[in-house]
Amino acid sequence: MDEEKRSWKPSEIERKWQSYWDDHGTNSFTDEELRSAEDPYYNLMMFPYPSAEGLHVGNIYAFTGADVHGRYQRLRGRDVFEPIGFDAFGIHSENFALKVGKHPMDLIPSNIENFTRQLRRIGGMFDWDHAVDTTHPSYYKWTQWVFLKLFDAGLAERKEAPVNWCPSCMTVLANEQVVGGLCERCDTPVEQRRIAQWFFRITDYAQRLLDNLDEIDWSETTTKAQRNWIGRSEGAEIAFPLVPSEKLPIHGGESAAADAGVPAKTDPESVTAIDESRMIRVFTTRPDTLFGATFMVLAPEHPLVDALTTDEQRATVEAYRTKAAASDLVSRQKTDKTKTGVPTGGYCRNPATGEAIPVWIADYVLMDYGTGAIMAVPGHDERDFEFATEFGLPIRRVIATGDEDADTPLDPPLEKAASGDGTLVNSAQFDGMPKDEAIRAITEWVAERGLGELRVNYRLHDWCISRQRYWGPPIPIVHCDACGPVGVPEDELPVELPRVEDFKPLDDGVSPLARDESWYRTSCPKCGADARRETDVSDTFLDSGWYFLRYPSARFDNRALDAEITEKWLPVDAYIGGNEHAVLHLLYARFLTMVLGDLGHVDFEEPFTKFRAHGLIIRNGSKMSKSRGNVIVPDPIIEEFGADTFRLYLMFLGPFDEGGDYRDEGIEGPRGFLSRVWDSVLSAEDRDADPDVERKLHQTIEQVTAQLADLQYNTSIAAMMEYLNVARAGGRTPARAEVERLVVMLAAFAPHIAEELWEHLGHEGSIFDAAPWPEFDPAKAKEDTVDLAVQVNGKLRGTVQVPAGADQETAEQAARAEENVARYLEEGEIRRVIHVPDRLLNYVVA
RNA sequence: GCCGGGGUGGUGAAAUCGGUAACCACAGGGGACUUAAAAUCCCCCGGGCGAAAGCCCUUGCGGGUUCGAGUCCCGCCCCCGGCACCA
Repeated sequence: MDEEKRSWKPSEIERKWQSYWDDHGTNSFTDEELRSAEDPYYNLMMFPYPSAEGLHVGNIYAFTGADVHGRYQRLRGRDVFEPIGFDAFGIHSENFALKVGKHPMDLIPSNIENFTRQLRRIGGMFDWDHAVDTTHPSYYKWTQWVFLKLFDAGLAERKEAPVNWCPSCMTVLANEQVVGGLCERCDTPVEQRRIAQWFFRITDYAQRLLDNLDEIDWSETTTKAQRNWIGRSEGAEIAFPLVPSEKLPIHGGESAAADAGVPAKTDPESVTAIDESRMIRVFTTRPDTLFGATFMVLAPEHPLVDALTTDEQRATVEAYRTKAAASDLVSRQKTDKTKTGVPTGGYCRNPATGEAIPVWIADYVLMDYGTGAIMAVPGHDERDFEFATEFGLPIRRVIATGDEDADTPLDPPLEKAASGDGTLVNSAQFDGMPKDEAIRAITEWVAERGLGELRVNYRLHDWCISRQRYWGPPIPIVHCDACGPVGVPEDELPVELPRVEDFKPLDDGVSPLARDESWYRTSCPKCGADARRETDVSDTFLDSGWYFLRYPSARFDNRALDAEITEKWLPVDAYIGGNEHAVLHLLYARFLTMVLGDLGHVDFEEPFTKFRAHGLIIRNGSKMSKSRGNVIVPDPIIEEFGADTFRLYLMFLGPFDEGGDYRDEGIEGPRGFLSRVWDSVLSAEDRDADPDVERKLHQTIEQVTAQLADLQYNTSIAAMMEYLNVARAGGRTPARAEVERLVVMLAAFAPHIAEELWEHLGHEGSIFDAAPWPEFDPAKAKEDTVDLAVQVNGKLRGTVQVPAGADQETAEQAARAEENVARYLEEGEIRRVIHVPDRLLNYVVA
């Protein structure tokens, strides 16, 4: 009897069941099991970066939410594969290693060991036999293989691109490391440098990446973020021929032009395509405003700037370009600063008006979007308007709305309406045409002369994967003077990252690997001549862009992906993770999968059938972070309360997709609940279930089953608590039949206590293998009577108990008998009665 | 500025095909058990008026639709996250 009444000791049973799972292979698959699984369900969560600090509550929240989903699917009978791994390469690890004066090769293994310990302790259903570590040669061998597949397919190319450079730290910085134009570590103004880098041509896939978003079952917030990031916009590319003169005055003007012997205006139809180098191409979403383009603006880096610049302007232009180049990307792109720019002295001809219009350069035009040049339409674009006002350039109205006409002035400040819809004015034969029609018509009109075409543009940029850093997989390329860049043959992979003691980045922008001559000297795989290895390493996002493909094949070292197993287990059934990766990781993963699909290595193009974004844990009003000092270290909490309680608490905080507010005292609720579950099961009596409790049980089964499937964890926990309150109401001791199914439902959240109680109830084996998911019986859940709300003129005047499904007559009879209702009914004549069966009865009295 | 997500008791939050606002829990108050404490159990707990029955008010603000609005529509305000001179 004493044994029956023993108390709940979380740490004891958690240790017991974690060992049981390991010893029995409960959570891991053998190769044979992977091949023979009948009902595969691939449950994925975002693998962590193994920091020195260990797992934080944010990680545990995410993993627990994903694990609850996996365990639920397992309880429903699926064969659930739930792998985990470590994303251990990258600048973060490298910087930390530099800071503490250690080598990442020494640091990472102990971090991984610590993470592994923590992950086991929270009771995740992880398949440790298929864990991956991106820094292990057995993994990055295949990361390099992925690079080579793209290289061979012509989707990896080397080209020059600007990067952020901190002259104090002597290193390249990621955009995220530049804060307000300053280096996040030393507050030094960041410069731009141009360095040759490897790019993946993700822009070739922009349209497919966009289109497929309609087909996949993802959190709306995530697909929206991807749509924005891809940034498709429709418009036209229009060419403006250069005016072959260096003598036109800086701001144009007919008389000056005439003096120089160059027509300031010609018949528009005579403006036609001449050779490429003598035209400026622009991208615009508003070709309908072409008649209003009164000047051109090029990005300072635009290749035609030299050719356009007149001798008089050369010094000014050079000074401006130098200044623009020295400024960092972030502060240059600030929207709130006053516009700057200088005229090149050159002119080009507006193909609609035939006018010669001046060409300026300004840093508000970005080289890496569109063509790096714009036609400025100050009358209908706020930025161009600001620029024209600043420099006294002409402004012309070409769109009129409402009661405006061609002569309605466009006075500063420009109203927002000017960039909206309307009909054309001051646009010759197109006057009176609505905007949308004019977009086509004007584009066609200039297209006839070879000066334009409808075009789609994307904000998405090619993916720069080069890092002039140490801690990453070497890019598997050999540079040969004769053959150019040559891929390392597959049988020579991996190109191992050598142990370099001095891996600190230097001011020359040359990668640390370039200091190890014995490493980079090699021979060309093609011609055998002396050659040099690529010394850049690849971006961490390449490591994480394909890890989910590797997991099921992780145990094979002679192939990246086992065809049979990949076909069986992929694509991933459910991916749960943070929305901070909505665009980078999740977009890259889709891109790489699409490419590998096209190349025949996988037979699908979307990696994640379903993706759900979880929310963030908030504490004291803000996101948990070290700098805010509001971080919760999980280990002491697990120590004190146990993993089950901690898991249950995290899932109970708030809606999983919204996150929640972490309060230290809040854990008492779930702790007490589990403790009552324990007591209830240990003292449960062997008798039939009470019909009222049984009814509540089936209502709970219905709710929990539906809500668990939809990741509505907080409300399904509330439902189970409510049920237990009913089962224990008035201090009654529940029957065994009343608590057994509760234990199964609870198992997804609190696996250890559920295993222990399941065993206590006399069952053999893991609850996750042995227990059937409770079956919902609608007949048993049905209520005999319902409380019907009775309103008079929409105000609640009483509730009456009626049989479930009672008709209006029955309901009214009960309602009128209610004294308070009757009183209000006497106040006037009943005009109308609204009866919503089983919900309410509303009398409209006047 | 643009794109998301929010705004409900002292607190975390429930309830959105329009139908009893505040389930579940935390904190707080009271009580039982105890020599005492812890643990556990029971009761109360949006605001106001009232002895009670009951009445009035209440879901960021202002309008509207409706028998009926936290939920739908129009116009605003505020908070959080992301993007930001993208032509």
